[in-house]
Amino acid sequence: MRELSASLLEWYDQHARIMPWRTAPADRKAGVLPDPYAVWLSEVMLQQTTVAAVREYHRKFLQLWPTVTALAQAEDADIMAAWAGLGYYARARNLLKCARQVVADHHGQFPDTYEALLTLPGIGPYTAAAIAAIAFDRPETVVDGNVERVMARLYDIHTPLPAAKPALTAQASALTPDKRPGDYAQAVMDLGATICTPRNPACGICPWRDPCAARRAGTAAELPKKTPKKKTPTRRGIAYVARRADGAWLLETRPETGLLGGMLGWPGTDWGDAPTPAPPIAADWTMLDAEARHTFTHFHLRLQIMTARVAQTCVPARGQFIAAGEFSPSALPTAMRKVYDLAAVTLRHD
DNA sequence: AACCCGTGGCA
DNA sequence: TTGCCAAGGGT
Repeated sequence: MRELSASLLEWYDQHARIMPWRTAPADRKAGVLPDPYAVWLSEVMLQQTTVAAVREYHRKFLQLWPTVTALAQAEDADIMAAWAGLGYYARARNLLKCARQVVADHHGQFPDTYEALLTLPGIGPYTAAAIAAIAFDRPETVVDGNVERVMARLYDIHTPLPAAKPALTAQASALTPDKRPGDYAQAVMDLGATICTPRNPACGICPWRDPCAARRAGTAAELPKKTPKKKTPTRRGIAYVARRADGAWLLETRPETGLLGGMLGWPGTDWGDAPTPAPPIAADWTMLDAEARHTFTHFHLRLQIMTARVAQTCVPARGQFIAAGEFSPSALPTAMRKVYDLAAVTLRHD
């Protein structure tokens, strides 16, 4: 066990990827640990999200809100707008809750134990272990998709996920060293991200190629096994884009919970098999030829788009008008942004 | 436990 | 086009 973690740490010393929220192995050895706030922010953003997608958002958030105290004082709408496009918007809502709880209950300092971190909103088993290990060098075991894949291959475990999760977690835990646990956590994930990849694993240059049971058995590329998923259905809906004579747009803030919760969007119908028209304001609506297509985690969406120019005095049944100068399309989640891109062409305002 | 929750890149 | 995949959490 000790030799396995030691050999991986040696590999990591040479191959650690550079990320803004990460402290290099050499600096960590000198006792330098990263800012827990920056680590927390990165780990929440990285939940089910690629490093490439996270970089720019992390930079922007640190610039706008340099500390957890600053973030806790932000307006909800500003956080949601800054998060727009990154997806899984419950993360942004929980981000704010968590920041405010850290300020209220922990004097603005992140707790430094797995158990205490786990009590915070948006911090589950993975993220609590990651922050404890990476920001505080505690010997906690991170188990993400990378670690599951690496363990399944290292021990040639054929039980399909998610049933295999406890066994994979147990193996990962047994390998976690007391020394440099933060580097080790990042090392296993880097190994999974760069060498022990889902497709075409680079077993030939893997630091664990000799002890790897799946490589010996020739099964590496087919692991981990996963239980098959249902295929995604298609739902349809109608989105209404109204523009007032002064250029203002009719938008609404979606309910706090559920799909795109708390985000800005166009008023519209429910999304289902056959939507019933539900215009948010009386107007002469025009149907666009093009429809907006978007795929969410568990369904495809096809949105028919209705546009209208409305009089200055019109009072909407739903939503509220937002002045042209105060509306930024970048504050929209992607599905709504696609609607905007198609509708805006026909609703220019001079 | 099973389901819900975004997005973009890739083969 | 389709399905898979990415440093998961909440309910």
